[in-house]
Amino acid sequence: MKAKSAAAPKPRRPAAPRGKTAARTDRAPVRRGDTTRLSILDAAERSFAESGFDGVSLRTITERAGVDLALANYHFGTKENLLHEVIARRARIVHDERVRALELARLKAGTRSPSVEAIVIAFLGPLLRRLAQRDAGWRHYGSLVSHLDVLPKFTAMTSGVLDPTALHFINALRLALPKAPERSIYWGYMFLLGAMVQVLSATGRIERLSRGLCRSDDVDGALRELVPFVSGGLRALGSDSK
Amino acid sequence: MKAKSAAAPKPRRPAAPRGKTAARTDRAPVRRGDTTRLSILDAAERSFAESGFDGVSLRTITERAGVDLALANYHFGTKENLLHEVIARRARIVHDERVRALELARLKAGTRSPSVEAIVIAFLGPLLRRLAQRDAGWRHYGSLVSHLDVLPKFTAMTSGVLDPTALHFINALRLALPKAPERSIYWGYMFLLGAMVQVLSATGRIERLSRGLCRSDDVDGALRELVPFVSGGLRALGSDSK
DNA sequence: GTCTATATTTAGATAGAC
DNA sequence: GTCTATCTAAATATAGAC
Repeated sequence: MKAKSAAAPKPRRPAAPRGKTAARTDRAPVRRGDTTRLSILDAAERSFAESGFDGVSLRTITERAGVDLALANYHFGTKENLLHEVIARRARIVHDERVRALELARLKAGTRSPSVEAIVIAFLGPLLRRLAQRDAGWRHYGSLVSHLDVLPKFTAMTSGVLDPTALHFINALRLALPKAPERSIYWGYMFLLGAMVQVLSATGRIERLSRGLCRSDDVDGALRELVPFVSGGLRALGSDSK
Repeated sequence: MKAKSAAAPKPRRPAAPRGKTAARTDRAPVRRGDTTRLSILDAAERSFAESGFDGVSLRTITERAGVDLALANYHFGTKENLLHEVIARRARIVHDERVRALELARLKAGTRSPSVEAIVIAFLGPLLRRLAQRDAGWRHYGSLVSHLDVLPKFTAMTSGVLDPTALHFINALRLALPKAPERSIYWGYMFLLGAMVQVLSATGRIERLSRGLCRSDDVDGALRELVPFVSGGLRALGSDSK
């Protein structure tokens, strides 16, 4: 739990030494250690998602990856850095696609602002569509994000990757809800995150409560409820009803 | 991380030996070990909230409590049981008050169903009002709940304490939103939880995003946004717009 | 890049004196 | 009910042979 007070744990290998001699035309380089790196990343993603960062050991992770324990240190340096790389590889993809989707919604709307629904869909779609396809890696990533979302020591760590996305959408919401106070927009974005996180975390609670009527892994079904809920909620912030 | 494979760790002291000879008229018994118990509970609450269950050691907890390490085992048996008791003592209070508040809303509404707002306030009020008063213990409890809310291994553990509350409110929402499909009600309840959790977790993200305009610790302000957001969201589930 | 072996620290849990 | 002292297992991290 407590950080080593000794010298900073410096990975022997620089952060991004891959693809150096790979001025190759296409396809993956797939050199010796790349499959190892990937195995560790995947196993870590799954393990962190299931048990939280502090709930799994590097031993468990490397065992699941089918590689030697020492390779975790060789490829990633510290456990914290491993977590960081697990998050970053998919966060980049989601961020880019969200921003693209928002840009597309803007183009479609012409001179007006995109609707609240369009903005919400641009935000939720890129991540939730991937979960809906039952890709195991993306589902683990979703659980992991939900876990990191609520602990201060991790939100601080991941803010660099996640906050830029936020500001794009907060701006868009501002334009779509001209009557909503500035404060309401920020809180509304947080509530949007919170509602989404309930889908990402997939804890199995909803099947317990509904006795099987709803299912945590039915992301399509959840998305059909999530979009109107969040859109209606955001609109309520912008109205004068309260 | 992994459970001891040996014999189950049985606390030497039975679960609820307190207040036995305390056929006293009023006030707290405050016998020798009770202040120790309380110190440990408080320190554990705070520590679990800050770093998660697996992110703190019993040593840290007992040091913060100002008591000897061995007393954690004596009073609570295992670390898991300590967590359970930390949750249970406040969850009971919140549950009772929520159910009372809902009953009161029913009485006020007469033959009709209480409004969605009234139901939402009956749910959010009992917990968030306590946080709004800046009681440190309740704030830690809030953070902790948000942490437990997203990890399957903990939701299963706490479902016994938290699910009964849920069913009361899901029933109330069913009556308040007669046009909403059954599925929507369950998901709506989950989204309600999710939005609330964003307030409970108090990660500091909203001050980063809003550059200080909104504050994580301004629970009153958050509640003023949360109620219309959630109510509007739930109503949108019950309308035919989507 | 990978493995064996191990250093070092820290964890949860207890035995037994007081 | 509390403390000292410790057991045992498990953690992260690394050195060095291959």
